[in-house]
Order: sequence, then structure tokens, then C-alpha cells
Amino acid sequence: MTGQIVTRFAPSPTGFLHIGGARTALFNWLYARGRGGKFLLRIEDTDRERSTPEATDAILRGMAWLGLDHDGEVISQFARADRHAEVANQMLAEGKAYKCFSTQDEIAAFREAARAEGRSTLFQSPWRDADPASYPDAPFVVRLKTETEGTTVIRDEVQGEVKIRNDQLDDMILLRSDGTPVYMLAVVVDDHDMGVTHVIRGDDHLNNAARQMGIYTAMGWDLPVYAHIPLIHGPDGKKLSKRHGALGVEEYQAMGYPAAGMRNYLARLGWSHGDDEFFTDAQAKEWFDTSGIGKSPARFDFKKLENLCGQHIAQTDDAALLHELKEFLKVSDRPDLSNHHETVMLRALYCLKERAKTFPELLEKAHFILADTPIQPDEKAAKALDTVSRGILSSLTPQLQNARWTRDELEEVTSRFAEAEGTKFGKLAGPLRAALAGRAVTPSVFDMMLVLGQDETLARLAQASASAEG
RNA sequence: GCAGCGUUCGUCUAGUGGUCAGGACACCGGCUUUUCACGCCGACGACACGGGUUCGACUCCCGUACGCUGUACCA
Repeated sequence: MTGQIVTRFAPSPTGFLHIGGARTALFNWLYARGRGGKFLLRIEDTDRERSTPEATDAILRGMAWLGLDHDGEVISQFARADRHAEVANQMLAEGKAYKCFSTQDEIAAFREAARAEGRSTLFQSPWRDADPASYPDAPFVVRLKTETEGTTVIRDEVQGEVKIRNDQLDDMILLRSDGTPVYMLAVVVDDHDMGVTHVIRGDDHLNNAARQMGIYTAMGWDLPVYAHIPLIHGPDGKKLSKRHGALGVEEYQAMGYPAAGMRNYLARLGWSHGDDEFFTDAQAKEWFDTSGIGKSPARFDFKKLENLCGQHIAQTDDAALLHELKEFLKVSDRPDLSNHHETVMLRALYCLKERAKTFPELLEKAHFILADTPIQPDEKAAKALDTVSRGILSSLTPQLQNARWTRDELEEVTSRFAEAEGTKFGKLAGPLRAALAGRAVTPSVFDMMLVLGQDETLARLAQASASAEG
């Protein structure tokens, strides 16, 4: 026992990495990484019907995108079935569990009768204290002999002390009639064997915790520290589902949200550190603690996500941003950047990144370097390029020809020109924008000139002022 | 049905037995400005409801309403 913190994320591979699952993973990751601990990944694939390798891949991709690196190998729960059965059999041998021969029909009949009489529908097996001599030669399940009296107290870092009367707990099945272990057993055995010290998971498992504790005590194992976190709801407060839009984290990647912004947003959803809203990974690791986790469910808010993403994009250094942009291009099925475009993009990022909240927005602002030449103005830009404007542009061109290509000088030349024309720079900006980018919404005209360079700028001005009437 | 959990501005949240109940996002208005974005200033805006405990409750207790979760030989 080294005292090292060990957390884990244990999704079932039945689909993509759900947004709620991603947050659970993030919390576990933050908790471990901030304390020099280990963060383990286990795939709960004991449901053979629903588990697919594709889903496992999707989960791994989602984690990779979010930068949630795990320690050690990915554990397959299914592969450990023998070990789970071994533990069940040990409990059987020690009288902590028993064989139950009740058929599913019998159980259903029991429940129906119980409901009719208004009694608890929790199944009470007649085999619990049966004499082994009376055992029939028939299939059986192995059930845990749960305490029938008293209460189980879950000491939870988030929920506090949660008390559940033991008469609310049935004798849960450990081994199915085909001998395969059930999830409840597998989780406990795996967490114990993997040395998990802190179980941070959705509060849909809170009730399960009480039953799982029965296995810990039956085996005489130390309990992990529990932290059951509230689920994430949709913007309408209802359970998050498909109609709320994107559920899988990969969809968020494809929509162009940067991973750092996503991490920041997800961390802040249901957890807080005073009034801090925008923070780095390093700060999150340092600050994250279960004491900052709230007890009520949070709703997903795209606006806030976007806001945070904008701040992260603006703060990311150019090389890293370019790298992430290229990844985005790939996953969103957009064409990759040519070498030339990549070079120019890197040069332009300084003026692009402070105006974009997502990668599609950034690309939109980068239209002036990505568009084919000659520039084809869109409708609004075309309006800015009327006869008068083109005349102005052609008289401005010679001035720029002789200018040194620095921001100060460009500003000076254009403002002097505007003054000589008896107008304001504002009147020049529209036509310039249209000529250089073919759009009405762009970065600053000076930034564009600087990024494009003198030759390209002059070429575009010439094209625009010479373009045919109408 | 039974059990568990929850409820502070529209949203995320801070917060204390005595606060002008704070911040952020969104929204609205204004400033700045070459468009967009940023930035700045301002406005709007909340303790679910009802009892109790207390000199005093958003804060503690009980109940109600609403919501969520569980109640499987699913995970």
C-alpha cells in the first residue's frame, strides 16, 4: 500500500463517449492527475449483446481528443470473468452467498403477488437458508446473502451520509444461471483488484453503492472513497437525450470546439472553485476536489461552452492551434490545408484567433487567405465595390506601391489618402475589405494586408478596381 | 408504489443564522471601433412553496410540489 490515489473511468462500450461520461472521466482524471495518482480505464463489456469493439474505439478516440490519458493497459471486464466467478464461489463457500433455484417465472409471480398485496416487490428467495440436501438438479443463480436488518450507510464525498435500510436491498445476483458474473460483482472485484481508491461516478449508481458495499464487507475488503456526482441534463432540465442535440463528444469535436474549452466547460459544470470560470488544465488539476462538486444536476449550455472556447482559442499558441485546426479539418471531412495555406495560416493566426469561438468561425474569418484568386466577392462585398469605390481603390493603389509594409506606415498612408479625398478611413474600409477578402466580415484590413504581403495585396486591389462593371 | 437524491437570477454557480444575496454566460442599452470579434460601462434578473426552531433564516428541522435516479439472470 503506497497510499497513492487511484481513480478509474469505467464506461460500457455500447455507443459513443457520452457527454456525461466524458465529464465523469474528466473528474477522475483531474482528481488523480492533481495528486500524482493513477487514472485507469476499464471497459465494462460484460454485456455481450450490446458491447461492440467499434464503441470501444469511439470511447478511446473521445478520450484521446479530450486529452484524458490513462495509465496502464485498458482493462476488459469481460476478460476477467473467471476471476469474478472465483470471488463469487469463495463467498458461496464461506456462506456469504447461496444458490437460488427459483425460476424467472416464480420470481415474476412473487412480484405480482407482492404488488397486489402492497408489499415490497423485492424478491425474497426461499433458498436463502435452504438445506443443501434439498437442492434440486436444476440451474441456479448465486445470490449474495444481504443483511436484512439495520441500515447501510454510504459515506459519500458529494452526497454526504446516505442511509438506506437493508430491507430495501434484495439478495442480488452475483452469478447468472449460466455461470457468468453480473456487473455489480464485476465492478467491485475489478475496483478492488485494480487498487482503486476513489470511485467518482454518476449518481445513478448511488443506490448501487449500497449493494456493492455488501460484497466488500462479505470479502473483508476496504471500501473505496465514493463520490457520486449529479447527472447532466439537457437545456430543458430533462434527462439529456438525442433531441437535445449532440450527445457524443466526437460530435463536439466535429462542430469545431477546441478540446481545452470543452475540458474547461465540462469541469465547471457541476463543480466550482469560487468564482473562477476560465482556467487552464494546470489550474484545474490543482484546484479540483470533490468538495467543490455540487449536489444538483446541471444543464448543458452551448452559449457558455462557446464563450469559454473562444477564450481558449485566443489563448492557445499558434503552432498548437494550427495543429488542432488540422485535426478538426480531418474529423469534419473538410479538405486539408495545402502547404502554402498552412504557412499563411500560421502567419495569420494572431489576428484570427481572437475573433473566433469555434474552428468553423476561425475558418470563416480566414476566408481571405483560403479563397481562390481572383477573389469572387459575395453579395455584400459586391455592393461595396461600386464604380466610385473602385475608382478610389485605384487611386489608393499607387500610394501603397511606395509604402513600406509595416502596420504604422499602412495606417498612415491610408489615413492620409482618406484625408486628401475628403473622407474618413471608414469609407475606405468596406471597399478594401471587399477587394482583399470578397467578404464584408473579415479581420482588420491592415492585418489582412500584412498577412497577404505587398504583392498579393496590390494584385487583389488591381483585380477589384479593374473588374467589369455590374 | 417503495427507496434515495435534488431545488439560489433564463443558464452555470458563490455564499453566510444578521450580506445591498456576489460572479460568469445569455439577453437588453450604451461607449470604443474599419466590419466581425474583443474590451469597457450600465440595465434586467434568484434563495420552489408551506409550516416550525430562533431576537432574526436563503442558511437548521418537518411537510408539500416538481424533477432526477434506482427498484433486472442491463450496465
